[in-house]
Amino acid sequence: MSSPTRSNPSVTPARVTIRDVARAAGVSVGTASRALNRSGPVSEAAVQAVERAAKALAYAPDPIAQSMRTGTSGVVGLLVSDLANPLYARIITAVETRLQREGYAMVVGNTHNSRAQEDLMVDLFRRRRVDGLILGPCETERPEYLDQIARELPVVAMDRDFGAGGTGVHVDHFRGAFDATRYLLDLGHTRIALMTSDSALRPGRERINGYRAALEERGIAIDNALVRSSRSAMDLTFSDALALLSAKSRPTAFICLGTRILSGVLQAMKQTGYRVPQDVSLICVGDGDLPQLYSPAITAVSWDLETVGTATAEMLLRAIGVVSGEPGAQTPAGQEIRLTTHVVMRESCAPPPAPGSN
Amino acid sequence: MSSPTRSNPSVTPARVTIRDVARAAGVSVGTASRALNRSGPVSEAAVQAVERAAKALAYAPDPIAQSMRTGTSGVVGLLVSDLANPLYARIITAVETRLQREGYAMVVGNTHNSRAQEDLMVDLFRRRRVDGLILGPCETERPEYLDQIARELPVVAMDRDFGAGGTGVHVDHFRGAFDATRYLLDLGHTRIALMTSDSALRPGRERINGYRAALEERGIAIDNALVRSSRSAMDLTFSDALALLSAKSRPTAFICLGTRILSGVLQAMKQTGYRVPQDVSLICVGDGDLPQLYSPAITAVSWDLETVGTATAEMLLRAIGVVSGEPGAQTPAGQEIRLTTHVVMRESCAPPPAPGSN
DNA sequence: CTGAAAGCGCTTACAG
DNA sequence: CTGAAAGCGCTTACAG
Repeated sequence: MSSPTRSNPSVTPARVTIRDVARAAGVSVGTASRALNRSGPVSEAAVQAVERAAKALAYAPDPIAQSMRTGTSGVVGLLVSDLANPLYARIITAVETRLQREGYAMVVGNTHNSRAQEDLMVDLFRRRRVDGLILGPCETERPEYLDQIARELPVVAMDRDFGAGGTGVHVDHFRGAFDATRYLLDLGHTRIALMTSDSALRPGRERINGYRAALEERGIAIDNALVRSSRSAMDLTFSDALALLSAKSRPTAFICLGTRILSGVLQAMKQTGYRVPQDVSLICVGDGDLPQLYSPAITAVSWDLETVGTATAEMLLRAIGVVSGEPGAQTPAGQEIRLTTHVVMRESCAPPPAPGSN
Repeated sequence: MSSPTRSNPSVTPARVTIRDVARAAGVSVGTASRALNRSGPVSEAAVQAVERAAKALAYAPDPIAQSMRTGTSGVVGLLVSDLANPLYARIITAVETRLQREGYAMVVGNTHNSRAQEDLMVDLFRRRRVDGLILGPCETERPEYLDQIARELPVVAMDRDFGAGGTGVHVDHFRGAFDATRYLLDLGHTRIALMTSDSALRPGRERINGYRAALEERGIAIDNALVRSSRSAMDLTFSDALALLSAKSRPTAFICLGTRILSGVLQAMKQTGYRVPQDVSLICVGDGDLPQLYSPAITAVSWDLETVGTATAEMLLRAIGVVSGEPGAQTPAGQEIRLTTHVVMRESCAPPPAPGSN
């Protein structure tokens, strides 16, 4: 009853270890371990005793010690260019939820779209022995880099290219841009501006391809002045949009990547006095509050962020070997999940103004 | 030159350990460790040799092993109710950036506003030996819970109450709501609706208090029907707003917490045909894309999310003992940082319509 | 200043 | 089926 030792300097209650459990159960630590994990042979009696003791002592294994021994960590790393991007934020939430269900923790990092930063973080994560990595687009595609990492630990690419045998989930941005462009073409537009993210990255590149394909399908020549891709902030897209709108042969429609770019374009519209959709039609790629609530509501190319996150997490867990596929399903080393987009029609698109009405 | 052993089953290159470094430098591991960390006495010669060897071998210490020994992990845990909340997302980014500069990793978790979930995650994090915890609001305030955790490891509260000796950063929501309300009062409004989050949590509670104080200052009786607080989704705020707008004595102004609630109110406005700001004035608490870009742009109560994140990270680092305060500054155990808000005036507020004009 | 040794808490061959 | 022991890679008293 009287405290046997007062040497404990911290307030932290002494950790109960597997040694304590073993002692309480009257077995050796080895047996305790085997009983707890049901690894190796143990008698039912031992299992009972150990489990009772563990419960009584509220024993919880030390993940660090387990890592030390097994080389795994129960932690997964996720790297995106911008944690605050609402699209990523929602995907991340879904990833976390799925991982947590499996007892995995998620450590996140921001690459700020810098390759150097990415390298650094990947290295950091690797040293921390993450059991797997989820990598979003960053600075430039380099499938061979992913391949190289993938040789050492499970990696799943998120909207990003990977080499042979790689694993990842891709949103069909080609189709999204294609459909959006075709929709505008069907309304009669021929001068359609496309403002997207860095064309060096998969999402931007695919979108440009989809846009081109739709125009080509109709035999409309592509005016490169109408295609703006950059990875810079809103300011640039604002001035870009302003420049486009002020040109003598202005576009009658815009396809904007994300709410930030949509913001810039809307500002430019405000400034120039053009109205949506009478003067200019607008489509936002990637849905969100702004397109939904704006007046008029903005037509958007949308895809299921929840699914992106869940699928990504699931692929990684499978690659790690925690969950297996559907019973009987094959789980090839490399795998790709392709998610479709759809156009959510709202009020921001209309036929182009009559030629003279400008 | 010929590979001495081909027993290595994995593709992973053999880890270089401190033992390898010690051998290469011709010293013992103990000395190598002391040299690497400059802990304990070492000769300059030893330091040189060890550092050269470490560099040559590209040695990187194993954080897991270090954790094992030291009980620290170099990881910090962060828990919020919703990772996808754009306000949190931006704060989190700032936290991550600051932590990373100090070599700390950040593991994140979603509580979905559930106390049980929070307990579970805190426990999980603690077992993973996080060096510190950042806790956002969750379900209900319970300062004694924070206190209890704080006895075992550094905790900083983010917009959340803590007990005596606790540490945290608080946004001055009282002031924000007070200022917003007073602004509307000055315009002539007397029937002002307040739609905020769960009043059991600090931010909601403080806002309600600020709102009340501003009305009381003017001697205006508080109509509780105008104060709606809930922690549910947009649907409820939509129908709430709809109900309020349809009442015979409808509010002439709304103060909305966050873009989600603003969304709901805007939808209700659309449905009822009321215009902003001619029929109804609107203030959004918490700035973002939607209030900024909406037409008309929505007046917002804003605060610096970057600063919230950076300050929070900094407090935690200080509590952990990684960074010290300004040279010479005292670093008391408990500390609070209070951040002010400001009203960003835009186009969504005007005097209330004349009595007969409804 | 240095080295040999203990030990953090686990898991896993290895004998019995 | 079980226990004793080694060892994951470090750090840190403890002798020398």
